Amino acid sequence: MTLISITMKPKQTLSRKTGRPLSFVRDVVLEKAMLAFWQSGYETTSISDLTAAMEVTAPSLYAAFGNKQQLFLEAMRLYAGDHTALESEMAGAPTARDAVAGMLRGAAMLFTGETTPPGCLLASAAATGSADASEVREAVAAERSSVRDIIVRRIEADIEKGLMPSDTQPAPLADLAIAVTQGMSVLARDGADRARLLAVAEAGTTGWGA
Amino acid sequence: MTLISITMKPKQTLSRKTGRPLSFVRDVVLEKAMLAFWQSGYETTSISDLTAAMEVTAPSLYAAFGNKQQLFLEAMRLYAGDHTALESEMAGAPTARDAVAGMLRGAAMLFTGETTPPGCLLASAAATGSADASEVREAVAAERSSVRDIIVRRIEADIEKGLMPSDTQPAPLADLAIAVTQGMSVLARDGADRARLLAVAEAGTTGWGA
DNA sequence: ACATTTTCATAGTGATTGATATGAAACGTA
DNA sequence: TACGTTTCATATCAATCACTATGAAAATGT
Repeated sequence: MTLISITMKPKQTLSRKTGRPLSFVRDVVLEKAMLAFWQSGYETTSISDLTAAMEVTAPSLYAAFGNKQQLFLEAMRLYAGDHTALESEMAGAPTARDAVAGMLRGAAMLFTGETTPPGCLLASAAATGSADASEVREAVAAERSSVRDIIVRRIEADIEKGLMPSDTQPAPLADLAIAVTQGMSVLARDGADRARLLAVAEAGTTGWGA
Repeated sequence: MTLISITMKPKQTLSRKTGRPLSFVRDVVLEKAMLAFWQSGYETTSISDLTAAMEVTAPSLYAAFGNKQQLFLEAMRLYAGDHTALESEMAGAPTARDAVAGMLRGAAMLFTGETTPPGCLLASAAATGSADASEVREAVAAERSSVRDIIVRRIEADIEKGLMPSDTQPAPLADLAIAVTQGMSVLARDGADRARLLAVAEAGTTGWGA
């Protein structure tokens, strides 16, 4: 019990006994950092940009989040959220195709939010960069791969249920779904509005017809 | 005649009369710069990286290409090439769908070249960045938009010829083609090999079937 | 040979990068 | 009130950023 809570909350458990209190709420400034990275990317968002966006001084930032890379990884996890949510949502769809269509529609909405930067943080924040940032790129790639695997399993479930031909190859369709999603981020970055992105999402599963 | 050649070749026309000769071939080092930007992105490739890759000192780089932004724009034009080539190639395909399928296959090949970095320079070099680089991002976006317009016109041509239903909307299909292309770049960056990308390209036009 | 022109390599510019040392300020506790 | 603890703001670190001033080197023209 106690062990678990200690393991899960290494810092800022309950309220500390002594010392000057934090002048900021950790989750609040983390979200601001996420928005900054979402807007300007990992390497191209400076610590100075972050401290301005978070309204937290550099020493406080480092004390609370370690360093820039750790801050980004936390921000990315906040952005990506829990994958079990996506998984259960896709499981609830009548078919794998509907599940992917729903995901694409959700991406279209997310990438054109009025209070968030355009596009997808995963697609734009670390699309490329210096050798120093390879760990961050790998973490982002792992996030994408995780989503892809969920789609693969959802398609396999349809095949087993006989809802799709038994010779259907799940991998290319899952890869396509990821590609369309990340490509929609590019379009959103280029200025495409919500209606245009929703049309792409629609075309992404209906395609070119027969 | 003379006027035209002067207009088209403002510098390095024929061979200069006097002065120490250039120690490098402009087109050669420009290609090396292109590969560096392709690998590491616009803002995240430093002048130091570029001089190392091009084997040209910083003063020579600035004398030959102006500044980093101008060098990138030249590198991007070298990468993107002439759009009339793409346009005529698509015109030669029997249908718009075949034309797009060919483009996607070409992208799959290009993004997994053995002597070039993975992915697409247009997709990864300026996916995001600081406010200072907005001009570069706009230039890249314009390049994408240009390709999209070519696809739109190719689809419209099919509609006029009666090869596609008259109520077909070209824009979403063209946007989808761009999205799949740029998304394939992400997959290539994540390590997808040529076969996997070709499978995505195939699925990009055949889709989920009926 | 000598002047002219252009590019070369060296060494540096001020500004910004990610990250900290330092001591005052703000809390609970004694 | 005094102490221990923690965070605060200020100022700064070495390294790197994009970029350039300077003078030697290498070509042609006379």
